[in-house]
Amino acid sequence: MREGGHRAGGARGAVLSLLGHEDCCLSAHEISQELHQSGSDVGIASVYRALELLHSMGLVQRVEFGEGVARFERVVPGGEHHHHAVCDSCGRVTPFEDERLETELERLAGNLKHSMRGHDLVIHGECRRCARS
Amino acid sequence: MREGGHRAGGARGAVLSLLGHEDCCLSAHEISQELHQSGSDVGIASVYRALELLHSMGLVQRVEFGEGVARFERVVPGGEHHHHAVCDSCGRVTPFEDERLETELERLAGNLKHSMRGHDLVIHGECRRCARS
DNA sequence: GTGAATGCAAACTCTTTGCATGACT
DNA sequence: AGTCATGCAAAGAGTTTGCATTCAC
Repeated sequence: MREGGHRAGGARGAVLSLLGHEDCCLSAHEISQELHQSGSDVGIASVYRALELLHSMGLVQRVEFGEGVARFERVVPGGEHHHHAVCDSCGRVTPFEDERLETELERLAGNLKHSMRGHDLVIHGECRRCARS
Repeated sequence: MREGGHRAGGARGAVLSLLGHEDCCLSAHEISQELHQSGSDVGIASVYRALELLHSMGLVQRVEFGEGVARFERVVPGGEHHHHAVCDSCGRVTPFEDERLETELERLAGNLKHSMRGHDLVIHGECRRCARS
């Protein structure tokens, strides 16, 4: 999983390790915060730099949901995908998977005047918790 | 189409009119620029304020593609949808429609623990122009 | 020992807000 | 005339960059 011609300094390794254990997307700020809680005092700049590197290596994808913050999550090499439902009331992001949707997306990729290196479906609405109130 | 308890000042009207004629998403900066070219000198703050209002009225949706800028496009009441393919090389955004995808999304909405007020599929890859080079 | 990675702080960009002016009803 | 929208400039938030120091190899 590791190096493609790069060194594995503390910050880089910490970010990679954290994202590897995390299933859904995190913002840079959340990543920095979690690392501090784990005892790794990683500067926010290094978080961004590590994310940029991992992104350019195709190990991390960047997603945004219209809140003005970028979120990052690991890309699973096997091709397993999930998508994101965003609650417009509380901001909570819920990941979900759907087999048939993936099949449909593969078909779509063939018809498109565009190569498809990645994709993300963003659903806006209200989560169950907020819908009840 | 217009007022729901709001006045129609110059800036507000200009933004609404522009987005009404535009098929795909524009950034706030692009909107401001186009308005200046049409002779409407609208401040960027008013563009944002108009967009926020239109968004809260459900006439405009906000999308982001991971470039750090928000883009806005009109919501067509009838339910016609399109999605977005983003070229990671040149940044160009290409809209596309797909009937079967929409059907699949409707099915998906029923299975989800989330209400679905809107959705957007973002495809990342390379556009034809960039793929050739 | 050397060159790359890190952390801090400053710079930058996009977006939002405060306030006085101007416009719509 | 009164109220709300507008524009400018300043403030805020998130992200990126410059530079000296530290660390991995």
